[in-house]
Amino acid sequence: MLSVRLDSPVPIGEQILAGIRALIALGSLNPGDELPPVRQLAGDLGVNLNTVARAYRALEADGLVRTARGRGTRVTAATERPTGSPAEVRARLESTLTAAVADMKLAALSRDDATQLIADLLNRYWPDANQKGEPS
Amino acid sequence: MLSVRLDSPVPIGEQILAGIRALIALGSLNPGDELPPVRQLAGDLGVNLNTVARAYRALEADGLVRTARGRGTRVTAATERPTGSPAEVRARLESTLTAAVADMKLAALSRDDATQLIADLLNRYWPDANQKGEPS
DNA sequence: CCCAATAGTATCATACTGTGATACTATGGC
DNA sequence: GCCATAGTATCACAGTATGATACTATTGGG
Repeated sequence: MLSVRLDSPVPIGEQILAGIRALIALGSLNPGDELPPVRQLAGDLGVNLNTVARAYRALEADGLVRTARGRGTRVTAATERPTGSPAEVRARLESTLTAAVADMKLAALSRDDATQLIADLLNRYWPDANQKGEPS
Repeated sequence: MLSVRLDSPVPIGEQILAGIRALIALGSLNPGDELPPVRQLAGDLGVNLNTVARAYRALEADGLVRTARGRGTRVTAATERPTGSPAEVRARLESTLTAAVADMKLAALSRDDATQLIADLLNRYWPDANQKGEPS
């Protein structure tokens, strides 16, 4: 439920960070849940404990977890996570999503395929009462 | 029509690469168009010419441009761009889009806002006869 | 109350990557 | 043939990511 590719061009630490971010955002890790101790996760992934520790600190800087020496690291409640200003949030999202759209076009998807792919992902990870999709 | 942030944590070269990729994918640069000479673009952006040259080579490795010493670099026809195997394309897209969905959830968007934002982007960058949106 | 176990932190070393300075080679027009 | 143009190669350097190791804080059992 979290893996890293040591040979990837994207740094291991960032993979860990992004992976845990996604686990929290998409609901595999819930508020109050405890993250594995840095040594354990580091051992499981085959990386240095500092690499994991740094990822935890980045998550804490984002307000996604709260960490305390000797007691571990746990996921914060969604309500206590600061979000940036709406303008900068929107700007960041736009550039991320624009890149995603570019990727889809370069992958030679049809627009319908793209729409479908997105709809599937939203249904899978962001279930909504008004939608008929079932979360995995 | 292409800018870089020198102080960004994402490397300048990657910004250039991603920027040009997007310009090509989204139609601001069309097949046959010539990219600016490395020295010119480097000067405009205030970076070293090698940084631009490396981005150009990465684009060429992706098949998005063709480059020739002394003659410049131009955008290839879409038909001569290799796409990876459907499986790996889909895998790459899924991970990109999943991260984007995670970002949107963390930004505390409502699902409706997210859907709308995506629809807007698709209409803007991927006009389609069956859609009523107008490209910018 | 102390000690051991647990869990995150600090410091330092090192390899790698990104960027830049500079010199080189290929192409095309006059 | 020469010159301007345009990409390439080589080397140096700085910053970043990762790792080795030692340290500090918290908790619970005896």
